[in-house]
Amino acid sequence: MRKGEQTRSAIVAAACELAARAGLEGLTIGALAERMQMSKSGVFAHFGSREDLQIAVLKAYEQHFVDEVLVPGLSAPRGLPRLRAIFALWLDRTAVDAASACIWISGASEYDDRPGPVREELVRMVLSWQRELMRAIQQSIETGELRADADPGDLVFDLYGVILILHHDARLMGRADSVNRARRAFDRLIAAYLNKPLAVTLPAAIREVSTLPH
Amino acid sequence: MRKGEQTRSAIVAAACELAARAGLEGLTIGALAERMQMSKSGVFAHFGSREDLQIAVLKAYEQHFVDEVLVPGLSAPRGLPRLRAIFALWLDRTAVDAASACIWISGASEYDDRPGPVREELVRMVLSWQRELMRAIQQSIETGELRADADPGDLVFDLYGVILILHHDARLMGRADSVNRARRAFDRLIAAYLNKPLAVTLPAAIREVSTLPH
DNA sequence: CCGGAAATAGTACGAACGTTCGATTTATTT
DNA sequence: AAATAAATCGAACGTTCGTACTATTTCCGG
Repeated sequence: MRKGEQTRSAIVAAACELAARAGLEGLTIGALAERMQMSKSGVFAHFGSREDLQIAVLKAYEQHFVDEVLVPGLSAPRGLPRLRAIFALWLDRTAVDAASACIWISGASEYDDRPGPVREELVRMVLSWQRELMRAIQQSIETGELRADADPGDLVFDLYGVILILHHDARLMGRADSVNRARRAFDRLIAAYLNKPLAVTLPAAIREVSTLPH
Repeated sequence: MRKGEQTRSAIVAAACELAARAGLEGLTIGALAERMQMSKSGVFAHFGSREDLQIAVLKAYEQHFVDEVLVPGLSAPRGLPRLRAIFALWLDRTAVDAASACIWISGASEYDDRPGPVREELVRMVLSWQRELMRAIQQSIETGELRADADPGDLVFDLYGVILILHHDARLMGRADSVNRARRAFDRLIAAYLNKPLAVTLPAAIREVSTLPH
């Protein structure tokens, strides 16, 4: 009974790589079998259906994502440092290895008009990740680093947008400089949400007003 | 010879609707024929290949996009008002009719790993659109409304990101409130790039410093 | 209204798709 | 080592895909 689980996870790993290039809808049992040097039916037997295979791939992807982004990010001190760490890790994962796509992002377009278990699983994962982001933002508000009147949902929206356009520009448009644009975009966003004491954040204003005749 | 062109454009129109739901890769000649109540070969004869059909759909989409977003936006006075108008139209088109996807966005995921004529056409269109955005931004800098040291490429990046996450959240996540988030995101972005005279934008700072003993 | 040209239909092909099923090989247990 | 269970294979099924080719219908100018 052990050999089966072992090959199954090897198949899922290979399927993840294929899906990263062709999308979850482009993932095909025949191609997967060829890559595994197995028969189609041999591969198929590990899953009840293609849908189950796609869901298995999604779950494996979520596991990797949590291990590489969320968990290491949580080791940063709660508040803004943690939010910065999480985003930096997310950004690296999205851009550094721009050779393979994020199946959450490609899946968003593939399944936004196709109801079913795969879409439900995908939505569940994105929701779960956005909740984690929201939590880190709320903690940054509680520490006083971000403005108290900031809408955490808005910031989640903004941050996710940066990742999407980074993915878009780096992969479709082939722009290598997109990572730096994304970093600057993040800094601008945080600056806009920052809870700034005036004297610290507006030195120019202070200086200018100070030079007024008095 | 007139009947042919007429049917051809009717086919392309129907193909646009199909592609908006299933993606350019999901667009199939069989389904298109059924929708047109024609034979597969009758539909096929109007295009040399499926790729030509996909490119025809892309071109029709670009035409609509230009007619509904760029052209009416250009009637607003150049500078920030025009940029605002263009983005508002873009946003409406993306969200109001959230029942159908933007094939530039879905195509980005479908073709970012698939070289060929379709991808090239798609990239050309996105580039062309981003150049139009860039121009509107540069004009807003020239009028003095946006900061002179602002990077237009960064703002194009940011704006495109807002549209992508709006498309994502409205369609995959089914969030109707995303339009308002997108509007607020745009306002925050513009505020960050705005060329603000201090006395106008920082009344609190002025007031606070003014009360200092002097 | 008729004749050539254009448009559409019909049919077929080979390939790939997901899936089923029985046979066969491999792994694990007794 | 024998017996049982698990894992994999091979072949086939019914669809659908894009495309090619040949008929047939429909259009349109003389």
